[in-house]
Amino acid sequence: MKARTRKEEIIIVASRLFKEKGYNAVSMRDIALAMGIKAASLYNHIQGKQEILSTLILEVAQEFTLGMNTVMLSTATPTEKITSVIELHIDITVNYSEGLAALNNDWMHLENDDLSDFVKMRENYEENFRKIIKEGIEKEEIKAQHPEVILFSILSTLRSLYVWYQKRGKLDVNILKKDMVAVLLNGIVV
Amino acid sequence: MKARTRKEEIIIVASRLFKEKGYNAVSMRDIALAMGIKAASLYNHIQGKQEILSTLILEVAQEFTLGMNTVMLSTATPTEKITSVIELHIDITVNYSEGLAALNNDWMHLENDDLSDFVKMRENYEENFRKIIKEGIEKEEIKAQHPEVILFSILSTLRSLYVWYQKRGKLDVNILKKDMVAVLLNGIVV
DNA sequence: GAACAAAACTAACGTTTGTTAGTTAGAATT
DNA sequence: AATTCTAACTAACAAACGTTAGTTTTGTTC
Repeated sequence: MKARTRKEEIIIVASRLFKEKGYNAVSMRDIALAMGIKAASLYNHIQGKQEILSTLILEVAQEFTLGMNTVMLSTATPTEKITSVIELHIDITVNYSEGLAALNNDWMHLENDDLSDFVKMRENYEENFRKIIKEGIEKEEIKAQHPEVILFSILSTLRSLYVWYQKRGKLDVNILKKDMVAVLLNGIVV
Repeated sequence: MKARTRKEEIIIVASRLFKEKGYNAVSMRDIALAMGIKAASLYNHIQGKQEILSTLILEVAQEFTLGMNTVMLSTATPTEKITSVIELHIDITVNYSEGLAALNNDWMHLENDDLSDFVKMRENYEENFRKIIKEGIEKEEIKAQHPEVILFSILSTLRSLYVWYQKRGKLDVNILKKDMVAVLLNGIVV
């Protein structure tokens, strides 16, 4: 994500700080300092601290919703759909790594409609994923294990990816996709 | 974890609040209110807010270190060792769910020696896990995939378990262990 | 060069924060 | 009965918080 306006610059700088210390541990003065200006000057561009958080999170959340809807509308097999979802997560991780951190760690600090909208989107996303897995079990593509364990296992790996992706110096996205799909679908034992 | 002293009561109440809102979003007055006393009264039992956090986190961290050391000293095969580590995580999740939340989300708010001790323990833990996986690949028990992808995949699933465990009303621990091991080792496709 | 808008500034506001000091009520110990 | 201990209290602190108001600087357009 590149900054096209001053407002976007602020959001990008803030997201970097949020990622390191969390929303509540970052003050408006911290953000201003990182921008090289005074805290009051931020208010020429944004309405408040909350706006930074909600802009950041809801942008990424919509990206997920959009991607999942596309997958659900396709005629692919359940296994192919799961593969698509894994790839979707990796693409978003690469492009919105800071926003993802806020989404994962600070969503509970959203307020009012932003909070309830987010929670709804999240529940909807999980419900769609659950449908894919259950369909896979019915069609005997997926092992008849507890679907919740499968859902949770894949989803929590994908959600943590942002932490790990740039710690291990930016590997090739296509190789990462291939490896992740292999590990998550086929396991690790020979 | 049961409260045996007033200090432990405070730590338990605080950990519950930390889990919901994060360390920085919980004030000493919040903790005091949840205890039914005034904020200043907390200081008869604890040294400060930091002490709550470090007690909470380092207790759990030591539990992990201890468990991992036991696994490393055993003569089990790599696959068996991975199974033991998975079971270790599940046991700790069940017994220290609130502390785990703080460990996962608020470790960066530790200070001084507590912070560096924690980071060292964490690195050490990951390094041991990495050794097990590499040994498994050498002995051809584990697929010769990127070991980092395998490590990350399993570890992030296990680390997120605390979020999910009590949302899905407390299932039987032994069944959970069996299912998790199956999914993480053998994958999900038929 | 006057007029304008954008984006910075200084100064201050009312709250909330973690914490300290000193005090008090009740229970346990001598 | 006197003393000590435990655990609560009130009051207050300096610092940090998000935010507002009003002003000055900077760069662009007539």
